[in-house]
Amino acid sequence: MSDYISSNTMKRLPFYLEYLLKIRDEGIVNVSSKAIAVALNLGEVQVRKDLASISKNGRPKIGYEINSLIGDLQKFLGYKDLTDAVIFGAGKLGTALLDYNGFEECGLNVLMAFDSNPKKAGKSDSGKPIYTLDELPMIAKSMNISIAIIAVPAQHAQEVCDIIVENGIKAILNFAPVHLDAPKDVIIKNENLAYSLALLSIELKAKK
Amino acid sequence: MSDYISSNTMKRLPFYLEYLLKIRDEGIVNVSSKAIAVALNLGEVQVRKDLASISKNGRPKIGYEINSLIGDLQKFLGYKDLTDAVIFGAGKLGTALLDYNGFEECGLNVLMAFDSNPKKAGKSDSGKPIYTLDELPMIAKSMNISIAIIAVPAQHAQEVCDIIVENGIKAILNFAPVHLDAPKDVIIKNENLAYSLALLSIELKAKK
DNA sequence: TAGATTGTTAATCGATTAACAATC
DNA sequence: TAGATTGTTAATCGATTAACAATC
Repeated sequence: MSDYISSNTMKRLPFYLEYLLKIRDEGIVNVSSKAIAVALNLGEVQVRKDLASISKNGRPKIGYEINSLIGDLQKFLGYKDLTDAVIFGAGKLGTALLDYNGFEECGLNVLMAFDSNPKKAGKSDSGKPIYTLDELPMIAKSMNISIAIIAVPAQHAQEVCDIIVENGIKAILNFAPVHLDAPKDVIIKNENLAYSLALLSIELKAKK
Repeated sequence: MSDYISSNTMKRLPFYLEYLLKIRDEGIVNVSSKAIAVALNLGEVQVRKDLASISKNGRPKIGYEINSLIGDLQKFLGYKDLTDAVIFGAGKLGTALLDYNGFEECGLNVLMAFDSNPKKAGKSDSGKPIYTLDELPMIAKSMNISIAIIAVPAQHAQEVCDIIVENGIKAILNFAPVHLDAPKDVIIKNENLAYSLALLSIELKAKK
């Protein structure tokens, strides 16, 4: 159980968790690194190293006790104490994200959306509130928003980013296909739908 | 100009392109690796290495001629000959993707969506067709679909994946939060919205 | 020419994989 | 005990960074 965990390892952890939850449903109690490796198409040493970094319940000959391992993963991934996030932009993508129900099981609480257009204000299909952008400062002050999700058109993204930063939010997931400038202490992750797809397209071409 | 390009480099190329397009609009004709590095928060040697892998128009003292560099990037990224993609699942996320207009400038042509529910069949807001899943075999035969995008609920994703594979599509972008099994010659990219966000949340916690 | 900037070779860094001792 | 499986140390691999010669 070492102290530093690489971001590559962190990216794999949710997949281990998902797989373990699946096989637990099938009544399996213990699992070996080899079985996990085969199922997820990884190296078995890699699996052991990854798991060793967050858990110490692997036992020679027996493998890992699934329940404990799931507990360790959930604990490390913080899937219990919810983190609050809000969405900027209540267009199609924004509302799709607002009503997407896969976030909560990952410890994320998507609370509300903001849109500059007052006509969008109100409630989403699932009943979550949509506010106008003007209302952000007030709301940001009264609650602890950890993460902002940008789902506005590219041409407004930087502007919205500036507003987010001004309101003290330190982590941004950006769906707009532009590079955002922000102070260094703000973490920005770009989640460009088109680029992921383009990358897949390039790989496909390279394979031929 | 070497032959092998790492996937890390490939992920950065679209950002160079985007930045170059932006500054070309501002009337800039030449740009140095240093300027690009500062703007995109990368190392300048890394920028030079990345660019050298797809272009040979950098010149000492002068830098890169923006127009040629943009051309080289677009050519390499294949942003000219469009790749055809289709979406599975015409729910919120599926229709948001169907009507998302950022794909085309990345060389991607999102043509249509499929949904198992016949009530969803018809046209999207932007006028793209939505078919029932039954119609896939016929359509897949008559045209060359390169990429499938899975935007169905998690519990149906594997089932849809199997259908996609059966119909000869070799690249899948998966938005469902489950691991998919497919033959080795099928490229699968997982684009789990919740995980990206969860990862950001973990980083944020780690920083404190 | 001198200074700036490229492209490339070598050094460093980090992540993955292989080998193997520990142990159930 | 013998076999299986873990965790860890060492070796390999690949990507980033530093150093520097080439050159405009």
